[in-house]
Amino acid sequence: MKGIRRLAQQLDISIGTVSRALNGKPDVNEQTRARVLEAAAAMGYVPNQAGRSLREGSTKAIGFTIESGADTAGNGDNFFLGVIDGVQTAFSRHNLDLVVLPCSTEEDPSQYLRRMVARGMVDGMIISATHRRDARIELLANARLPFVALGRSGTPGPHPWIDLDFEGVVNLGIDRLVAKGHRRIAVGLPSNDINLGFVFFDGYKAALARHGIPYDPTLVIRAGSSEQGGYQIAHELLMLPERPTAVILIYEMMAIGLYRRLNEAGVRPGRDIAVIGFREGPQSRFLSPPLTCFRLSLRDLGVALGESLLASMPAYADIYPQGLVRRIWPLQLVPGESDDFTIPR
Amino acid sequence: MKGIRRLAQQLDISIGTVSRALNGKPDVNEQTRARVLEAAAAMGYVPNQAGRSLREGSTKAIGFTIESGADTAGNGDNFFLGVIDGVQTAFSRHNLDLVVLPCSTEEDPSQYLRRMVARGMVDGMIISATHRRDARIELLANARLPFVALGRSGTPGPHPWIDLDFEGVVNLGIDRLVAKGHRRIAVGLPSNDINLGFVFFDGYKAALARHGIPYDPTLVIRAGSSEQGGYQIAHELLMLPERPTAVILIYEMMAIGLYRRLNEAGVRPGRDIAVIGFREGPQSRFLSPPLTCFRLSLRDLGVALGESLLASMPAYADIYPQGLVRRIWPLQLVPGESDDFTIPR
DNA sequence: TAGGACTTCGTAAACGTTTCGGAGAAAAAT
DNA sequence: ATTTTTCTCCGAAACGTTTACGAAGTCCTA
Repeated sequence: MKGIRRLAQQLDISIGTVSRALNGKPDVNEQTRARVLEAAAAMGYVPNQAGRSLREGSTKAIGFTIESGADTAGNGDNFFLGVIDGVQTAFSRHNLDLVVLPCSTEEDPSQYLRRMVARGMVDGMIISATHRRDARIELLANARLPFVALGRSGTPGPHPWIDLDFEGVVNLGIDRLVAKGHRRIAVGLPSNDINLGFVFFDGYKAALARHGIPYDPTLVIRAGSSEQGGYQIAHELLMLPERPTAVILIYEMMAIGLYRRLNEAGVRPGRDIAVIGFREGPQSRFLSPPLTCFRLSLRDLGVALGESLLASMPAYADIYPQGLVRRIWPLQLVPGESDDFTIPR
Repeated sequence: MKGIRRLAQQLDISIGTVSRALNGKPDVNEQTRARVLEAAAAMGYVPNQAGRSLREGSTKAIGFTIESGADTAGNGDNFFLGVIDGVQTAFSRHNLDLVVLPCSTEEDPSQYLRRMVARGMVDGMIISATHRRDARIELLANARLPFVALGRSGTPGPHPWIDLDFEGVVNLGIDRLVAKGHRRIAVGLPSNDINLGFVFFDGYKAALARHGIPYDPTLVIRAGSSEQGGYQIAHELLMLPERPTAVILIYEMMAIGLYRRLNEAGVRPGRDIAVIGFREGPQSRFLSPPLTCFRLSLRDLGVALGESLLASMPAYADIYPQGLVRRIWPLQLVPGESDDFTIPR
C-alpha cells in the first residue's frame, strides 16, 4: 500500500477525503484536514507526479531549452544561469518548477523539442537563441503548448517574446563613438544565423545612416561567438587597407580575443582604437582597459520571461491578464575605458 | 478518444496489441506490427509519459542538478554545458533523456533536491558541486534513487562519484614551479565549503611537504570563485610583507581579476610573478600572457559521468556491470606563458 | 414533525499506459 | 483423431491521483 491510499488507511478515512484535504478543497472538516496534513507531513507523503498529471492533464513544470555543448555557448559565462534563476523565482510563486532541457549538439533542436513536448513533461516552454526562421516556434504553436521565446524571430504568426534592446544599444554605442569623432566604425557579429545577429546588424546600419555615415561592408566581420571569434575579428580588421578607429562587438567575450590580437599588433584598445562590447560580463571590468558595455539584470529578465509565459497560459490568465507579451528589454551603459580613444577634429 | 486507444480503434485492434507492437514485444504478428507502426507514425502518436510512468514506476529521464544564479556559478556556463553534452550522449544510447534541475539561489539545495526526487520525475540523479558534508548524498541514498556525484565528498557511506584530479594538478603545478626555483608559492582557493577546495588545499600542502617547503598560512587566500575573487587574491598577496613569487589558482576565471590587479600594481604576470590556473577555459589562451593551466574534455567527462550512473542503476546492471564507480579524472598540462618567471639560483 | 439547506464524507470513474492470464485457432506431434 | 504446442490476440487489472455524484448526518425553518 503506497501513496495516498496508505495515508487514508492509516487515518481510517477515504482517499477522496485525504485528497481534498491536501488540496485545500472546501468540503472537508477543518479538524480532519489538520489530521491529514499532520499525518502527511509525518510520513513524508508527497503526491506522485505521474498519477497527478495523468489525472490532471498537466504537470506543474515548465521547460527551458538551451543548447548544450561548451563551444556553442554563445552567451558565455553565466548568462543562462542568471536568467534561469529569475525564471525560477517567477514560477516558484505558483508552485511551478523549472526544468532545463538541454538540446545536445548532436541533435536537431526542432526534433529534440518535438520529443520533449511529446513527452508531456511540461506545461509550457521557454526557448532561447531564436533563429531567423525558427521551426521550434511553429512547432510549439501547432502543439498549442504555451511558450515564450527569449529573442524575437522572423517566424510568422503571433507569439510572445522578450528580447534585448539591440537597437537601443547599438544606437547609443554609435552615438557615443560618433560624438568622439569616429566615422569608421566596425562591427563584430555572430557567424551563425541566430536572430540577434540580424537585429544588431540592422540597428548598426540604421544608426550609421542616421549620422550620415556611408555603410562599408568591409567593416562588418562575422565570426564565432567566442574569444576565438573576437581574435579573428581583430585579425581581419587589422588587415584592412584603411583600419577602423572603433569597433562594437555583439558578445563581450569577443573582447578578450580582440584585445589579445590587438595587443599582439601593438594596437592598444582604448588608446589606438575604441572598443565597445555588448553585454556586461563578469570579466568586463577586469579587462585592461575595462570594457565599455551594457548592463542588464539577468535575474529581472528571467522573472519577466517567466511572467510573460504565465500570461500566455490559460490557467493563469486571471492572475496575469496581459495576454500575449512582447517586450524589448532595456540595458544601461556601463562606461569603461575601452572607448576612450578620441579622434581629433 | 485519445492516445493509444484512438490508434487501436482506428486499426480495429485491441489496445494491448498496439502497445505490444509499439514496444517490440514478441507475441505480435509482424504484419500487424508493421500496420501499427505505420499508423502510429502517420498520426504522430507518442506515448503519454504520465500514463507510462504511472504504470511502469519509472520515467525515462535523469536529473542533473546545478545551482542557478550567475554569481554562484564558480565554473561558469561552459563547464556545465560541456559536461551536460557528454552526459546526454551517454544517455541517448539508451533512450534516456536528461533534464537539468537548477536549484535557485533562494532555496536550500537539499530541500530542492528532496522536492525533485519526490516529484518522481527522474529515475536517477547527477549532483554537482559537492560539499564537504553533503546532505544531498544522504538524501539520495535514503531515497534509494540511483545517483552519482560530480565531485567527491566527505559524506560517509559508499556512493559513486567522479572527480577531477586535483592532487595531480597541484602536484604537477608545484613541481613545475619548484623546478623554476620558486619556494614561496601562494594558492587561491574558494571561500565557500565546496569540497574541491579542501581537496586542492590538501594537495597543495602535500606537494609543498614533498619538496621540503614549509607551509605558510599567509600564502593561502580564500576568495569568491570569480574574477572578483582573483582580483582580491592578488590584492591580498600584494600586501604581504614578503610577496610570493608564484601563485596557483583553483578557478581559471580568477586569473582575469588577478591579472588586472597585478597590472595595476605594475607587477607583470609571467615576468614578475608566475601564475598557474586550474582548468583551461575558453579565455585562457587569449589572456596576456596566456595562462598555464590544465585541460580536460568536458564532453568525455560527461560521458563517463552518465555511464557511471547507468552502472549504478539496477535496470542497466547487465550492460554496465561495473557497479559502484569512483573515478579520478585526469587533466593535461597546457603550458602558457604565465609561469615563465624563473627564480635565478 | 416534515422538509429543506448545509456540512462532511465515501464511492467510483477517469486519465493512458503496460502486462498478466487466457482464449481461440492453427500447426504440429502423437 | 486426439493431444500438445505455437502463434496471435483480447480482456481486464493495475499504477496514484482528482473529482463528480450522491449519501448520510446535522441544523434550521416552517
